[in-house]
Amino acid sequence: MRISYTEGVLRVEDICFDPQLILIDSAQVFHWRQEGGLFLGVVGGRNVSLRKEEGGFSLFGAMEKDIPFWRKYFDLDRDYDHLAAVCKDYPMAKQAIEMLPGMHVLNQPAWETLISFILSANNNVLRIRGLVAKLIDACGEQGAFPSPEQLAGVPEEKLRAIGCGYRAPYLIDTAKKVRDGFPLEALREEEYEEAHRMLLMLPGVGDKVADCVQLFGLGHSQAFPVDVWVERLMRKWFMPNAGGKKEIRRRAYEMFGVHAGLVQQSLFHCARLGLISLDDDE
DNA sequence: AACCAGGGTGAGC
DNA sequence: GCTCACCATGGT
Repeated sequence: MRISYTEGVLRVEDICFDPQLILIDSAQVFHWRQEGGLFLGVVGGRNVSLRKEEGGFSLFGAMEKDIPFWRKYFDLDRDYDHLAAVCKDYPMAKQAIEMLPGMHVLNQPAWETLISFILSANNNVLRIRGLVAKLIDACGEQGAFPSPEQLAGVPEEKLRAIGCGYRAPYLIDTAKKVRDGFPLEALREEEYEEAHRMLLMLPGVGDKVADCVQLFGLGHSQAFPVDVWVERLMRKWFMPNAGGKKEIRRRAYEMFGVHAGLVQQSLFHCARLGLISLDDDE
């Protein structure tokens, strides 16, 4: 991997990185949009556009001082080739990894991840993307996520009007807790179990949402979110008589260790797209 | 017209 | 600790 920077353009070369898969299709982030072959995003207030190149990508509108930020955000320094070896004892997992070259797990701002995945509860990817767009449009500034202060001051009716439904009070109450000092960013330095326990104190955050925030927003690569797709897949391939989601989560960590979450992202995507059958009658 | 979607909450046990 | 009904919304 090589990084260079000239006049607002960050170029990343010699890397296996699939923007369509990572930013749009794999449902780990919901605010990137496509326009004329470009991917447009506002990340932590940084407005950029990304273009896929042969063997890498270019990021336009990036500031030089943000090079370390983008390096971390796109997870450029991780060796994703090593991930298949983590799965060597589980051929189906290894296969899922190898079916999706160019997958990365982003390191997003925790606040944006938290709000996005509170909205994701009992919802589908298309509608989550629409809700996030409307939330940014109605409550944020200049295409950026509304801050905790801003969101805490939004009337519940306004959020219901854009389609948030029963999640509206969750968003507002969580925003108030973060505004009033909940140490969200500090959880980045906390251990997985303790951070998980802390996140559960926020309204609208249960085990699954907490794991998503930890994996996508706090750099906790061991977090293994168990949604309906991952549950089906784990039962079908690895643990047909598992009890509940809690057991699946625990045993996934025993299987894949500290990189469990990275494996999960490829498992999830393969299952959701039907790249490997999950049917019972075989 | 039921069923589904990157589930969470509160009540009852 | 566990299960269960209920929760908005839009698509199939």
